[in-house]
Amino acid sequence: MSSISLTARQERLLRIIETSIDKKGYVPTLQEMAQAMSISSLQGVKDHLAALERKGYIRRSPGRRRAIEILQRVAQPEGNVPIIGRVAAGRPLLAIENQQGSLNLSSEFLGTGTHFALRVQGDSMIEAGIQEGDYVIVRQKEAADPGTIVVARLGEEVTVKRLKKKGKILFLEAANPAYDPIPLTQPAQSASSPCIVGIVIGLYRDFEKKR
Amino acid sequence: MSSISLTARQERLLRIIETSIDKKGYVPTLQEMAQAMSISSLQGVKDHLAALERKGYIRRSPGRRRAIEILQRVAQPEGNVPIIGRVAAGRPLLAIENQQGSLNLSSEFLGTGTHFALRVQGDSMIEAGIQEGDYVIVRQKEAADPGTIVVARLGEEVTVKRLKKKGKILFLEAANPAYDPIPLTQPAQSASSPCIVGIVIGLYRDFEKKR
DNA sequence: GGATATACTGTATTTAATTACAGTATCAGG
DNA sequence: CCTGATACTGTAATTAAATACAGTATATCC
Repeated sequence: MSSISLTARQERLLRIIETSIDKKGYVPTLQEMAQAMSISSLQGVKDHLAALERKGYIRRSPGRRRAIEILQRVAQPEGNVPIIGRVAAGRPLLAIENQQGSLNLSSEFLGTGTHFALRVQGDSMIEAGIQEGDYVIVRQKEAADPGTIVVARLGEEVTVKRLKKKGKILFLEAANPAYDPIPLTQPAQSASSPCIVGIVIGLYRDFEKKR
Repeated sequence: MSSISLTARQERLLRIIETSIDKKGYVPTLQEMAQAMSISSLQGVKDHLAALERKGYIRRSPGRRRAIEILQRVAQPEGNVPIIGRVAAGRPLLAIENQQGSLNLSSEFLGTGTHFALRVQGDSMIEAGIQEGDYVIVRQKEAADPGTIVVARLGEEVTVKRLKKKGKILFLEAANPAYDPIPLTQPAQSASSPCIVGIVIGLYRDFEKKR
């Protein structure tokens, strides 16, 4: 999944083209790209396009107007939710090395914010109707109301739990009573102490590929 | 959700434009459209485009090349699954009047075939992890293997049931034992007798908008 | 320190693609 | 039976937008 890296300017141009296609449905002209990049000469844009084509991100048809085909995106299109696997120690949650694929959902279901999906391991949330193998759709958030289903990071593990409040202390509780609740110290004492990374806003279950 | 109807030729042209945008990422030229429509003159295409713009399906920027913005689609884009509401008597399942909206999923999850989504009413499938308010993703099919979760049409009702076989007779069984199993006569005796319309391949639950 | 890639400015040229104009044929509605 | 909408043919004119050419400046690599 790795690819030839782009310079800052090249990446910016690719994002401009992607945005135009997503929002308007058609490719911008060199003039429009130059304006968006604050370049006064078209040759500057042409150079960047040549680099993007050489690096395999786009395909052009010489001479033809607005004939740019995007082969590889830099920005995720709207509604595209990355699936997070095991989280590498010390790395940010949404780092590329943690991603296992992506899931596409209507943005009407997602709302605003950064989202990701997580495959549920174990039956700790079975009482809440969340089964092993389900994908939970998570909105990134550091805080949540008691009672909501949250995703918490416990070292290298990322787990689905229900947030409970007993007195003044917050607990991460499994829906399955066989598991013990985990106390939450807020704000987090250290980088390795448990913390909330998001709230569960949706769930997807695949009845076919489940195993 | 209704809109001004298109003639056969106008609809065909709109589909051609939609396909080009989906597959290549850019709008076709009048020449390409003329070729795809088997029209030798560009004026024919221009007339159709003028009709599409007048009817509110597209927006053009006069003079500018390939500057066609699609405002309303005729073909559903890949991965777009219609949500079926109450089924009108005597009408086909996927008739527009039965649709309540749509849900977007990666085609990798859908596979081949015609799909639709259905909002689950009642708690008859609670034992199978399907709750009230969940959307089940269904692949259209008239037959299924015993044991699979299917969607069946019982008159004007469309319900989620598990298919069971006792001897030579197929039954539609609710996961909740409080409901009685429904015997299935195959092939169907009449238009109103119970029949399988599809198999459940996925499930989506919205934790936020649920009520 | 010469070679090579990035990142531009500025002007001139060319052409892909749209527009414009002048018709023809068919069909439905009033 | 006339009017308006649809559905085209065919050619000429126009222009939006890509190319082409000639430079400049900076940074990195061997």
